[in-house]
Amino acid sequence: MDHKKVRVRFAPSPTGGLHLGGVRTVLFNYLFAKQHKGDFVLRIEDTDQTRYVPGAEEYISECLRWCGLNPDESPAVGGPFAPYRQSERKDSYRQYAEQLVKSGHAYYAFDTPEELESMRERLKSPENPAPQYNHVVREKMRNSLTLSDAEVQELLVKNTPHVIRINMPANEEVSFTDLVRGEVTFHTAQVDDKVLLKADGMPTYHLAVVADDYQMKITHAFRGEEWLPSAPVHLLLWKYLGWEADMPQWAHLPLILKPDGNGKLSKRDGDRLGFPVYAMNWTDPATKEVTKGFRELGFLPEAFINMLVMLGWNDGTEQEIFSMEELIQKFSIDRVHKAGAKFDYEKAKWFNHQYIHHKDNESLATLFQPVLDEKGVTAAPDYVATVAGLVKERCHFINEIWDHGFFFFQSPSSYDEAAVKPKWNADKEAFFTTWSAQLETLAAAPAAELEASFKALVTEKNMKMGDVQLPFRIMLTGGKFGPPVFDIAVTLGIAETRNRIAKGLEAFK
RNA sequence: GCCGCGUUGGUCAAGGGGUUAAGACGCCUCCCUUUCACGGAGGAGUCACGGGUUCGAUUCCCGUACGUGGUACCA
Repeated sequence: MDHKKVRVRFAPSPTGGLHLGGVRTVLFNYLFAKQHKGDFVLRIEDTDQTRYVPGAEEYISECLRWCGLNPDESPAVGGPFAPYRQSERKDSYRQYAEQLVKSGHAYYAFDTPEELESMRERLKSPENPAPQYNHVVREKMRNSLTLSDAEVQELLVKNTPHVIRINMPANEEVSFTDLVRGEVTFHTAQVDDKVLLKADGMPTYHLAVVADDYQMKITHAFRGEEWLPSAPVHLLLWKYLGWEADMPQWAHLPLILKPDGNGKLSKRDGDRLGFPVYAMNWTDPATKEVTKGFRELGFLPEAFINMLVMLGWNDGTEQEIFSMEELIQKFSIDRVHKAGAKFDYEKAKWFNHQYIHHKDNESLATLFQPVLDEKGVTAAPDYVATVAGLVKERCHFINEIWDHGFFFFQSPSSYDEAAVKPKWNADKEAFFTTWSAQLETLAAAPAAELEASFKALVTEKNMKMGDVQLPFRIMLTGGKFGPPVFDIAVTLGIAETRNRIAKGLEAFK
């Protein structure tokens, strides 16, 4: 693109759990940065002191760590442009706001919240349900444009609470080229005089994002589409501050929408429809309410990432499964879809299934261990790995290894009797008695050999495989489920298999 | 209301003036398997609408509709 080193940032405000849309924004930032051998910075936008939620920042960092999207610079790891928390950069913003006032691109506004409210109340009408503080309204408000210099000076000297607002031109066109949307145009008459510096001295997002992106030498700014309407404010700020040449290229990413109804996907939808929205469990520090996350529900981070990247991007081929390395190599911002995507939990589950299916048994065993601990089950790691290998192709979640393989850890406590008893008879009972005895001599035999012996015995007894294979399975597992029955027997071991046959024989009488 | 952005099967989507309009998820059928799953083979299902431009529009243009975002001293 140009000679400057690529630098991107993710700038969340620490107000709660990290939404899947947020993670996708991080992902696109990260992929772009890594592809261009650039830097990915995490900046905390904590300028709204009233919305600050303790623990949220640490939570965000942990989410990024889990996803493998670690920032090169952040509040936690530091970096050449520290501090990375806007609250700690507070002092740097006022000068820019004042600079804008001096150049006539901003002004002091002394209107109290009550005055603003009454203005909106007064101007509200069916045609204009949300009156703006804009180029016409400002003429009737209390600000440095309507007050005399003397009055303004006096108010300032008295430390009268005030904000600094941008002075939007009455009638100009602001255009820019968005990396995903192409040319986008706005008319300044439609945008209001946004507050730049709040009465408490903190900047709003609008001032802060521009000042920090400039100071941190950000070259590409990716953010959600919800920011598009305020882009003209940012564009003008870059221009008015005299930094136009350094302005990053913008890319407004499509939104992730509710699967059913209308609107942006929110935490509430997850609760309502029964799927996670946050990357990890989030505990609201005030209410102690826990919102489930993808991680705790048994998603693999690589599956979560893969699922997210496909929501709005594809490489133009039929490939759907990508490793992080491939994504870094293949990601391209101009292949990002423009329209919002409805979140499909079924597809998300499919991705996880794919990843579990192809993951090595030892890793699965490690991931599954916490579930075992919770169940109070103790088992050797290599045994757990064998079990995982046997059942993984039917699991959508890590915890389902239990659902599909619990009988490897505990003898069945009940049997699917309806599937056995009606057709149970003395011949079958005799078969299993003989089979159990034969098993003793097959202690180290592989599954295929067990199966061969089993078949031989079936033939010898003039029976059919169908007569005894299912009963055998049910003796071992309790029901009509699980991997191939001889694999189960081998994994369980001959001694345990014989125990279960004996137990089954009792139960089926 | 106003402004911006968008619109290919139920969902994710490829494609982009002439195609039998890919593929994936989900759904259905069959095969494999005397469990379930995996795997395999099929199937149903789509270019929002109306005008242009054009020999020809799903594709380009304009409207309309619909969706979505914004319209805060929140980000």
